[in-house]
Amino acid sequence: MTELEHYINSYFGIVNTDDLNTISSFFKLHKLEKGDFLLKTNNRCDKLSFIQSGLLRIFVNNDEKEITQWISTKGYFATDLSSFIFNAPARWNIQALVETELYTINKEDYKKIEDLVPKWAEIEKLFLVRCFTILEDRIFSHLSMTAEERYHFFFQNNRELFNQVPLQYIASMLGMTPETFSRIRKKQLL
Amino acid sequence: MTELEHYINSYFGIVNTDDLNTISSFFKLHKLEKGDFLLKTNNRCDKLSFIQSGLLRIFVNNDEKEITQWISTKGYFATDLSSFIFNAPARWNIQALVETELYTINKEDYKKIEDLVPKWAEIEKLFLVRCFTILEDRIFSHLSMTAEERYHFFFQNNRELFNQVPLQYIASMLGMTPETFSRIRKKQLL
DNA sequence: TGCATTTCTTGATATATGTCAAGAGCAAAG
DNA sequence: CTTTGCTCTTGACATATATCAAGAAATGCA
Repeated sequence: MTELEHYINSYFGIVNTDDLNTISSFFKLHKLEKGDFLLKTNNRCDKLSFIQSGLLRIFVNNDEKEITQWISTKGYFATDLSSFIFNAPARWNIQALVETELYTINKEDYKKIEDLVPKWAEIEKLFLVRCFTILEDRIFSHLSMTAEERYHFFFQNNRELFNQVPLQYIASMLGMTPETFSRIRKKQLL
Repeated sequence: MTELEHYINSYFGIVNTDDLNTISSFFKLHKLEKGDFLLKTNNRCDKLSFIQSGLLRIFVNNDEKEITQWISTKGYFATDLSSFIFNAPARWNIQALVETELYTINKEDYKKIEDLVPKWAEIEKLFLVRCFTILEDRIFSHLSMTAEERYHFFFQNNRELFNQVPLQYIASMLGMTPETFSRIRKKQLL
């Protein structure tokens, strides 16, 4: 079973084996080398990928500065949703931080799933609502927590990441400078 | 045509009149007085409402402090999505800031729409993706903008709100204290 | 109309976080 | 190995924002 099947199965345990096969048969495995881009800003994003292994960074250039919006790990989907669904210009860059294996489906095939798997709309909805909730939590963390608290909270839940990616990216996605990040980090060690 | 029909029609102009009628027939109009709660934390949220007129504040109590997560105006949906979809305990309080008219549908009826309106799944998806994108932008604003910039940006797009609700709530949803909000406001007037 | 309550503003001050600049530590590439 | 870039850390300092406390203004209510 691929990570993809495993993911769908465990999160949305409402899919029978046939449907699972149908869905996953549309996803093609391919590989990104470290540094490769899955997507660049202003292009159209016509595919949706699922991370089998590796790490992707979602970021954007904002007057001279790079803002990291998110780092996606194994088990996450990666796409520019508004571009994928609405055909809008992509808002994000997506780049591999390490060699990364992806299961990818193009938009055309994606549309076919709806017809072949009646439950797909439901799965899709649950998936979107889950994503929505995660974003709500993230906003809440910015309304209610200090940089230090955000660091702490993220560290608790994503320890592994801290020795896999440049820390400046984590700093950025938590909304602080690398220097602040470094100082908070030092404090935690004492 | 109700605000609801107008909304569905203009945003997702893919619905024919019959479907529009079917959908909106499930929504019942009712009224909240100022101060009334549509939802309280930890309850189950088994309905989804659409604001015909008025204002709702989505907030939560966070050690002694209230954090306003969002203020919903005419044309917005209001619900606790994760509670509505996953039957989880509600994460948010939703309270009317002024007398508010709502079109509300309960979960049972909501499920019926899927069967009656084949395009519903698609509408729902587009709606969720739109919401998702708005939240992405909000997160981005916290990663890339100062309090003053967030104020400015929000003011540009929501002028009307500023003389309709206590400013402290807007301050909170923008992630700053009422004092900071007040000082920024003063600066803008000069 | 006037009292009570809530909301907003302001000043003084504290704290958190950002900026800039330099150097240290590491890791990839010759 | 050495060199060359990155990345991370650190210090000094600047700035943004929070906190606390008081009073002013606005609002709702009797």
